[in-house]
This record gives sequence, structure tokens and C-alpha cells, in this order.
Amino acid sequence: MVKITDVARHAGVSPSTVSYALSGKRPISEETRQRVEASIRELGYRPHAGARALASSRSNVLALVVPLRTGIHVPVVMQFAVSVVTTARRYDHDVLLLTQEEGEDGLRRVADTALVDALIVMDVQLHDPRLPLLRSLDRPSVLIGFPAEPAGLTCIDLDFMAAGEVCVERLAGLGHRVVALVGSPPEVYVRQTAFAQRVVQGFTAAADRNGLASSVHPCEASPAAARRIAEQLLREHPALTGVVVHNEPILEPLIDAFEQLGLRVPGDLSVTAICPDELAESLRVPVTSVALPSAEVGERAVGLLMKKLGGTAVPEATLLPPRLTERGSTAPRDA
Amino acid sequence: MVKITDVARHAGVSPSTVSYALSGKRPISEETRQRVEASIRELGYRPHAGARALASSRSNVLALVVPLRTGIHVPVVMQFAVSVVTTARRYDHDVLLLTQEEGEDGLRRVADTALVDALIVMDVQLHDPRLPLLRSLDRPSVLIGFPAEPAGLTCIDLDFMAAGEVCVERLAGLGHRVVALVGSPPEVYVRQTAFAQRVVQGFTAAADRNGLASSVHPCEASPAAARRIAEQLLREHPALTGVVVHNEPILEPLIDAFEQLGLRVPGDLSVTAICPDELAESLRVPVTSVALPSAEVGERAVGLLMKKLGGTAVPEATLLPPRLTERGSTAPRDA
DNA sequence: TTCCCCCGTCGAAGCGCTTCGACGTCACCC
DNA sequence: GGGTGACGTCGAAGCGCTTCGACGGGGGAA
Repeated sequence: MVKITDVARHAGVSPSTVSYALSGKRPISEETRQRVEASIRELGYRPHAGARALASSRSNVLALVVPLRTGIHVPVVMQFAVSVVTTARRYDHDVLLLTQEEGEDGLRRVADTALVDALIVMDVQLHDPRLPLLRSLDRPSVLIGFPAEPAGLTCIDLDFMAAGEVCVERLAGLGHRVVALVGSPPEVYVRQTAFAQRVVQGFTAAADRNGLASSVHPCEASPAAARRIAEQLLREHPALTGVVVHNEPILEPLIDAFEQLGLRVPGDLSVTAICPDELAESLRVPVTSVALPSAEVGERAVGLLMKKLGGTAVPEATLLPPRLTERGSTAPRDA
Repeated sequence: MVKITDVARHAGVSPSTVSYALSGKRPISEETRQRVEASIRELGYRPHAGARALASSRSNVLALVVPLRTGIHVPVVMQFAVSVVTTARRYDHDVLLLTQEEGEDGLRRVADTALVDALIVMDVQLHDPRLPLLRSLDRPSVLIGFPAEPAGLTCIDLDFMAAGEVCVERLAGLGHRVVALVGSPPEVYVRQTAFAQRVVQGFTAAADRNGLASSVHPCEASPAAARRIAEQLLREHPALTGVVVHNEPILEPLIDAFEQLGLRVPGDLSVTAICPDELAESLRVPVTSVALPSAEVGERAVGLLMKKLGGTAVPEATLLPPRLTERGSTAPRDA
């Protein structure tokens, strides 16, 4: 293994000079730096991560806690993880993968052993048991999602309440008077997963505000469940002309089911969704949707963390405004 | 921060004794160990990961390279990652997440900086550019998947060739004479992704051996593509009665398409698949399938790595035999 | 009883890096 | 022209842990 002293000897300088040339924490003459860099390349030097971490008390590793629970849409989680890893690398950091299974102990472990410098936590619940721990940890963290009591934490997410509202406003603007929300699987609500709850809040508030008749329907993530929901909606709400879908896997099956029941989309029924743009675009009937900007959330979460690590204060709450894209699944009522 | 010297003082022993009590690398009297453990608990001591890594030249971290490319089924990747993380924890290791984007440089970086002790690489291609690097690295690695030339490496995967064969044998045994393979998206084959290729090999070999008429059809992962393939198959192979599907996302849409074209499954058409059991079970028509044992592969990959880290020799190739589960999608021809 | 060896523990030396204080040199200002 | 910084570099200390050699004491073998 080639170490910093080898580089120093080869370049004719002291180890500390090599270190400063690398970190830029003290001025080094252009000429010396060139020489050091040449030696590094020639010898193939790589600083030892452990030694660096010990001496600097910075590991340059971020922890990412990914959700495993049922009812969450895996591709979105993955997109998010990839975006975190990619962004972290831009800041010269790596990402340690933690599963929710380890729970609070896992968070405490990686923080207390100084394995990681900071943490990103996904799938936050309204009353998440990890919150007190995160507040007390000596390392910064960022939550993806908003708990009921976010004081003292840093949170970021799509503004799901506004997203729910935007979908309804759109339908209302097109003249629809009876709308329904087809939501995530029931267990997601039972767990009080923050984002799902907020969509319901936004949906309901906007419907009320606009004087629409509305109903909310959790739905399992299977095509069969989608069919059942479609039938139930037509039976119980015959005047229904607008549907908001917040459940990626059933988006397509649900539309199929409606059409098999004799409803054209968007002719008889307008559909809006909250889902990744790629999904909305790729469907047979492209769906008007509020984007789920996983990549942006991941990027900004890492950005926030880096600021905190750098000692800069950051806002406690970052809510990304919903962005609705018109596609082929919405039309004026009676159009 | 509480350190090992604090524990030592509190327990009335030397730091080295605390270390040995923790690692078990030298005999420590029962009584002393008890005392040390009590002090550790009382003070809330956690060894500093960086210091440990520096002194022992073991970071207790594994690298996991996950694929990002199009055409791979994300939930399977995720299952796999979770299984790796969970198993690694059982061996007191953590997992660093690398994306394929970083490529060979990323592998070299985490290995050379001693950030990780060992590596797990997924989505191996037949002629993977990373192979020479992995062979030359001073850290052990395990590949998920088999390249064309696996000598000098450790590989594990489902025996996809045998899986392809088993599916055909099953159909042949039921009397089917004309079969088709609906495979992964074209780009997967273009990249020479090992597992996809091997399924084709097994499928074709078994069909030839049994004197069946056979054809192979790559297929995009969209319902629309599934419909097109279904129509094409019926048009070009009107005598077709057996289909093998190796493409998770289109499994259900494909069956739907066949039924909409007037073919009953399994009445007119028998379907077998290579996919996770959960998927096969959850469909409207439960599908006879060869299981994709992501969890087991992950577990065993970590197990192999641990053996290698321990200095034990391990077999270069581990092929898990296919396990076919009979469900409702297969029936004898003319039954 | 003597010798040897093993058990249990200690002290000290490092692992490879960062960082702090110090120091010489040079330019610049009054 | 002497004082004052800023610049560029060095040496040494130390981050918190593991590990190696050493050593006292007790038990078994001879």
C-alpha cells in the first residue's frame, strides 16, 4: 500500500504538504502542487479512508434508510436512492444503505460509531418513533417526508397536500362535480404514513372548497383490487366523472377496468394522478399528473445535508410545489 | 465521546483487555469480561469505526453495486439489496451502495481506499469490463451472475439455463409441441446480460431436444408491447400452445392480452414463467413458475464473501438449481 | 520439587492521516 | 528601512483502536 509519506518522499515535500495540497486547506504553491499531484498519479496513491476518518473525524459517508414496508412503490424508492448516491458522489461522499428493519438501533449505531457523518431518512410517519432519536443525535439528518411535529428537524418532500389540491382544482376547473380519490393501500394509512395522509387532506379540502361531492378509497396494489374499486365507484357514485389516483401500480389497471366497464377516458371520466412523470407518460392513455420528483428530492436532500455539515443553517421545511402536467386523460365534463 | 480508555479506567483494566474482551481474540476471564461489559453498557461505549478500520485494516463494510440500466426489473434488484444488507448485518457488516454509473473507477476507489473489505457485483454481462479489475483487486468479490469466463472469480446465481430448460420440459411433458419464449427487452440481450442469454440457450436446447417447434421474442416491458407480442405470436404461430415468459412486468398484461384474443389460460394456452414466487402467486391466474430466489442469492453471496474474508476457499461457481412450482397456468394439451 | 507452559493481563507501538503551531521568506507600507 | 503580514512549508502531536511481545502466577508433568 502506498501512503502519504511515500508520496511526500517522492515529491520531495513533507506529508503535511501533501495533505494540504490535497485538501486545499492551506495555500500551496502552484509548482509544489503540480509536483505532488504528479507523484500521486505516478504512485497510484489513495488516502486510506479509515485513517482519514480517524484524523479528521469525517467519514465522508452518508446513511440512507430505505423503507421496506408493504404498500410503498419500489421503483420510486429506488429512483430516490440512486439520486441520493449520485448526488452524494458529487460532494465526494458515499452512501451506506440501512434498512428500516434495524430501526432506531441502526441509526444510533452508525451515528455513534462515526461510521457516517449524516443521515437521510425516508418513509416518515406522522408520529415517527425515530424523531426524538434524530433530534438528539450529534449528526445532522434530513427527513424525506413531513412528520406531524417537524420542529428541530430538517424535512423535505413534495407538497403532497398541495398536490392533492391541484388535482382536484384541475378537475373542478373542467366542470367536474363528483370526484373520487383512489389512494394507497389501507396499511399505508393505518401506519399514518405522512405523504399519503396529506394527499387525502388536500383532496378533501379542495373538494369541499369547490363544492364537489367527493369520496376517498384506499386500494390494494393489485389489478384485481383496481377492478373491484372501479366497479364499486360506478355502483356507489354513478355521477362520478373525475378520479384522482395516488397509487402507481394500479394506475393502468384502473383505467383499463373503467374502460372495460364502458367508460371512456377522458370522454366519460377524467383521471389525474400523483406519480412519476415517466409512469404517467408511458401509459396507453397518457395521464395528466402531478410529478413525483424523486430525483429532485434526493438531490436536494443531499444538498441540505451538505450545508448542515458545513455549518450553514437550513430551513426546517422544504416543500416542493406540485407541478401538474396536462396529458390525455382529462377533458371538460360533457365535452 | 466515550472511548476505550474510558471503559478501561471504569472497569479497572487496560485498554487492550477491553479490546480483547470485545473481540475474543485472546482469552479473558469470565469475571473480567462481565465487568468490562457492564462498563460498556453503563458508559454507552461505541468503538469508533474509523479507528477500528485503521488499526485492524478491516472496515466491516461491503460494497454492493446495483444496476441502473433499463430493462431490469427494479423490485427484484431491491429484494436482492435488502437481502444483502440484512445478511451482512448478521455478520456485523454494513453495506455501501454503489451505482453502476461509477463503473470501474468506483470499484477501484472503494477498494483502494480500504473503505470496504469486499464487493458484491450485480448485473454481470457475458464480457463484463469489470472482470479484469475484480481479478486484480486485493479484496474479495462475489458476482451475481455468470460471465463467459468466470475463472478466478466467485459467481453465484440461479441456473438460468436449467430454468429455461425446466420450463420447456414441463410444457413438453404436458404434450405441447409448439412453444415460444417471451423474453426480456431487446436492450438486455444487446448488452449481453448473462442471465437473459442463458435462459434463451436453455429454452432452445430443451425445445430442440424434445423436438418442439420454438421461437424467441424479446419484449419491451410495457403492456402495449405485450399486446403486440401476443398478436404477433398468434398470427405467426397459430399452432402455439405453450409460452415461457421471462419478463416480470409484462407477465400479467401478456396473459390478459391472450385472453382478450380469445385464448383461455390454461385451457388453450399453457404459460410458465421465470419470476419471483410472490409475483407468480399474486396474479389473477396464478402462474406455474421457476422461482427467482433473490433473497437466497443475496444471502449466499454474503456468506461466500465472509468465507473468503475468513481465508476459506470457496467454489468459483454456485448455480442454484431451478425450482418449478405448479400453479394454475399450465394444463395438458387438449385437456 | 522443579521446570515448563499456558492463561490472563498489561504496556507500548503503531495503523495512515490531519492539523496546529512555528518558522523562514518576501513584499509592502509608512 | 524596519516593522508587519501573508505565503508556503515543515515537524510533531494525536485521532481511537488493535495487536504484539512480555510477564507474573498457577497447574501439570517429570
